[in-house]
Amino acid sequence: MTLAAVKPIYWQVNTQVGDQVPDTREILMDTAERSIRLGGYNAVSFRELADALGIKSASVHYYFRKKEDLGVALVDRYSQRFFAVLEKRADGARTAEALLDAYCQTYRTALTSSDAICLCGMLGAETSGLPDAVSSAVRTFFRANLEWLVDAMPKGLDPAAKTARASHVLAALQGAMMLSHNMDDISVFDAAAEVVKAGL
Amino acid sequence: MTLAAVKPIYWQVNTQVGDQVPDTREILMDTAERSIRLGGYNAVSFRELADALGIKSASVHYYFRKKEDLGVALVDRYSQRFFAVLEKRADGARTAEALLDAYCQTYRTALTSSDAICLCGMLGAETSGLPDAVSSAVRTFFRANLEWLVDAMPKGLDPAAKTARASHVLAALQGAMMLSHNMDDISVFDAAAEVVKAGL
DNA sequence: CTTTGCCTATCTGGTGATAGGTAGGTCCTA
DNA sequence: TAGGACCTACCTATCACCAGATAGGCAAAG
Repeated sequence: MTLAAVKPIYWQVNTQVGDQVPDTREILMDTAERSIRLGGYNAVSFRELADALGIKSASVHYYFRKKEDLGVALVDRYSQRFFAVLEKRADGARTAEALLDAYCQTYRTALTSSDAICLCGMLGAETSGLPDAVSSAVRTFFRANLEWLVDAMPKGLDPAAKTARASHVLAALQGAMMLSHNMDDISVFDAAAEVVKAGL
Repeated sequence: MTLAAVKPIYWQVNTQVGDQVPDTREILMDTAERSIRLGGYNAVSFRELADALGIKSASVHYYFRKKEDLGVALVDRYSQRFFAVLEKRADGARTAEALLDAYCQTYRTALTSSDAICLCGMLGAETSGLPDAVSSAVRTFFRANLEWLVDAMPKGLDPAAKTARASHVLAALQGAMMLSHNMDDISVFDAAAEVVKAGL
């Protein structure tokens, strides 16, 4: 019946740290994230996802009832992981310079470790063509980025300057990922990041 | 026969200024450009394009034999227009500040006049999922941007600094378009652009 | 005895692409 | 000035897939 369909499956996000289960759901998400980060939202299909795992597309629908649900789950997981890595890297950083450096490094790692741009950078570009739930999850990620950056700004600055600089940093790094990915040249990212950091 | 297929149709790009013919091909390109800039490469289909013009999808294939051809034509036209506008706007600008301002303004207009991000920003993000011809056309556009920016840098800077700053400016503006489009807030773009300009 | 994690089978509709046709126009030659 | 050759700008019809999604089943585990 529809009762089974209504009840959300797997709705508890695995926040537990000691979690070792690389279950089907997780592998599906890994595969989907990679595809989206390389080719965009429409580059993932339930069919291909299923093929990659050796299961059937209907089984993917078991884990994510609609594609939209997959998209939102992906952004949420990405955001969680991003800030977890960022906090670890920024841990102990006391100066604004050190915090900004940690931030840039986090983005750089995201770019180099998977040879693909930021999940939210990709989805952000595609905003108008996405289900609302997905694009607003992306917006939430960006807002969190801006808040983090504002807090990381030098104490002396007035709020307006902090906000402006935060927008600039995020924009520059997102753009740098895209650029350096398209041009297949990491030095483009590094150059942009250096200028960003030099700007205090 | 295949003879007719081999002969390229409409291969002369209309570079003439006094050209008033808003022919089918041009309208097709306008429609396709808008769709791509909003939803990405996969957001345009020959079917929808045809419907928008009241013709059949097969007729779209008459103008663009493959989708890839349409993509390349779009990027070429976009690049031509972008630099035409940029040159006009930068005409008479003598200082590096004025040139950079003209550059930022050109991007801002691209964003606001169509309420969509840069065609090449979108396609650049999707690079890995595009036909090679399309992504390399995009790369050419970016390279031309960087060259223009390097030339626009203050005379005093050494070449390496010019290159780095050029990458930064392009990255920041591209990222700012994406960000401000996703967050539906033009002030994000303006803030980023201000910081870019303030950085000399 | 229910839940979990998959399966088969199927539906509806969209995709790029091709083959082949046609009405109307231009242009060259006799 | 008439005929034929060729071009333009579409058309119809069809192909071979691929998309997301759903219904219903079934074996194993709790």
